[in-house]
Amino acid sequence: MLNRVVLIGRLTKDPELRYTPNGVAVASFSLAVDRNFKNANGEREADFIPCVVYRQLAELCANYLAKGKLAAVDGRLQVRTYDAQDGQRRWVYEVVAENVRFLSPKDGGNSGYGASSGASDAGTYGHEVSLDDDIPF
Amino acid sequence: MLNRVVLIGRLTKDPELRYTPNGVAVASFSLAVDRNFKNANGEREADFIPCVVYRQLAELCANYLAKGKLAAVDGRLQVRTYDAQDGQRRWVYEVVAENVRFLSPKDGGNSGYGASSGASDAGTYGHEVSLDDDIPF
Amino acid sequence: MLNRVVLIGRLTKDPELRYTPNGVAVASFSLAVDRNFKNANGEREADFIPCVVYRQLAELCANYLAKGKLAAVDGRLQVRTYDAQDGQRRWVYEVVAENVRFLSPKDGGNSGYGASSGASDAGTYGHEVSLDDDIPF
Amino acid sequence: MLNRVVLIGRLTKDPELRYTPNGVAVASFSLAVDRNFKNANGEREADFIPCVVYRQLAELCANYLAKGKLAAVDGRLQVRTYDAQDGQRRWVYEVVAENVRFLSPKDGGNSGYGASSGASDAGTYGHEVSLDDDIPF
DNA sequence: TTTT
DNA sequence: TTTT
Repeated sequence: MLNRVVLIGRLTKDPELRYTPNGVAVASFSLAVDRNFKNANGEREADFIPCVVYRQLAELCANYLAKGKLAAVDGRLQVRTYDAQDGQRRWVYEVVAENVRFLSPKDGGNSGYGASSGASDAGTYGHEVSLDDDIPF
Repeated sequence: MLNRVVLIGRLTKDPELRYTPNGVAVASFSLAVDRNFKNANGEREADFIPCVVYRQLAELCANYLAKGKLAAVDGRLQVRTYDAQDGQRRWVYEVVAENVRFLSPKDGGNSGYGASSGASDAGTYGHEVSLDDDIPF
Repeated sequence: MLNRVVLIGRLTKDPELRYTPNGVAVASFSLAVDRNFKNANGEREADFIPCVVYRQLAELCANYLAKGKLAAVDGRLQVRTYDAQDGQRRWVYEVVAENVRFLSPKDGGNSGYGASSGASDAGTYGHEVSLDDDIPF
Repeated sequence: MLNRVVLIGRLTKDPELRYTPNGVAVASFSLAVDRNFKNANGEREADFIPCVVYRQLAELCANYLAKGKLAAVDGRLQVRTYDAQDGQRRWVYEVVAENVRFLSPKDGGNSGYGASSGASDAGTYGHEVSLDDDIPF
């Protein structure tokens, strides 16, 4: 009926890009989403949530996202079923992203040398990367 | 960082109510959430999503919800980990509900005999059942 | 960047259906969304939130929704600006619905005579009314 | 019944911090949320959405947020009414934030001199700033 | 191991 | 200018 998920977290690894037999791009990645509360030991844990993206947005994610980058995902929670090698039925839960926002600076500073940031590059993170929707009416 | 889920669906079974060793009420149920699109065979499938509720809201759910009832859940997606009997690590995904709305008429008509509904009982569904929040400021 | 709104409430009036000069259907209605908390007088107030829907979904809303019906809206919050007759600039806030779920029984029982409900008509509310999305990949 | 809003955008000005007569902190700011689509002129417009935050989170916002900073807000859409000086009734729409995430680097680079960023300061943006929730059960 |  |  209604199924809406919004997450903000960091990629635990670089995204993986594959293609279906029909040539549809599929990117998958896992987001570490810090919890709002601490556990009994006073530590803040995270939920690790698998995400999947299709088509052009998949290719954008493969280009713009990488391990450690911050991203927002807006989508739906989907459950797939499969029969494991031990004969048991298992379930795969994943968020099918309809929109993804790239919240880390583009250069990421991972290069280590001279990546600088400042007011002037305000536009290099938080930039628009989802596909344009159709004109709304 | 941010983790928000909103679902509307039907209970696949009556909710189960348990208590933690400290006496905290815990209700769990699975929601069948119809997908917005049809599969290759033209059928509309559903995602079956486990939900869990704590404390007083758990007891309200145990009282008001039942198999087949329509409910809305507002919460967060949480992942728990455990080591299965076969030595494998498994993950449990569930939506921790912070608010639940009961969207089916109270009497449900499931009794089968004479439960009638009409304008007069419009107030018996869609009623407020979540706990009052604190005064907002 | 990201703009997501989910509401459940009741229509304060029948929806209004208009058409743009290009023939695009536009339905508008206001949702009374009860608050989760009570005011200083112990009363539960509601927020009255204008919603607008376009195209085929507009026509479905005009057919299925009516004053007092319960509905869920999933969309985005949009702000329009206009210059009032007094020379002041004003703002219009409205939720542009991308999906709408009809949560009241179809017959509504408002006819008063003979509208009965029971297990057999469980399917007459909570039914799917949004447009099918494209096949997801 | 259910009222949930999630936004990501940039502050149009520094937040304003006030206190109610009872000493409750109230921060308000406006978020520019870029739309996903372009207008008829090929330009991407934004929705300017007023937000309000209470209590300790208000003080955190006043400390961490500033004009141009990127933030995520999770809350509800609220409507207040007032009678204007011209005798007309007006409505104020605002998002009451329950959680706010600060998505810009702490130093922001606004100082202009030498604020550098890189992998090493990955933790200086996207950090947790909302209040800890209660222990979840 | 599922709802309608 | 409002729903139940």
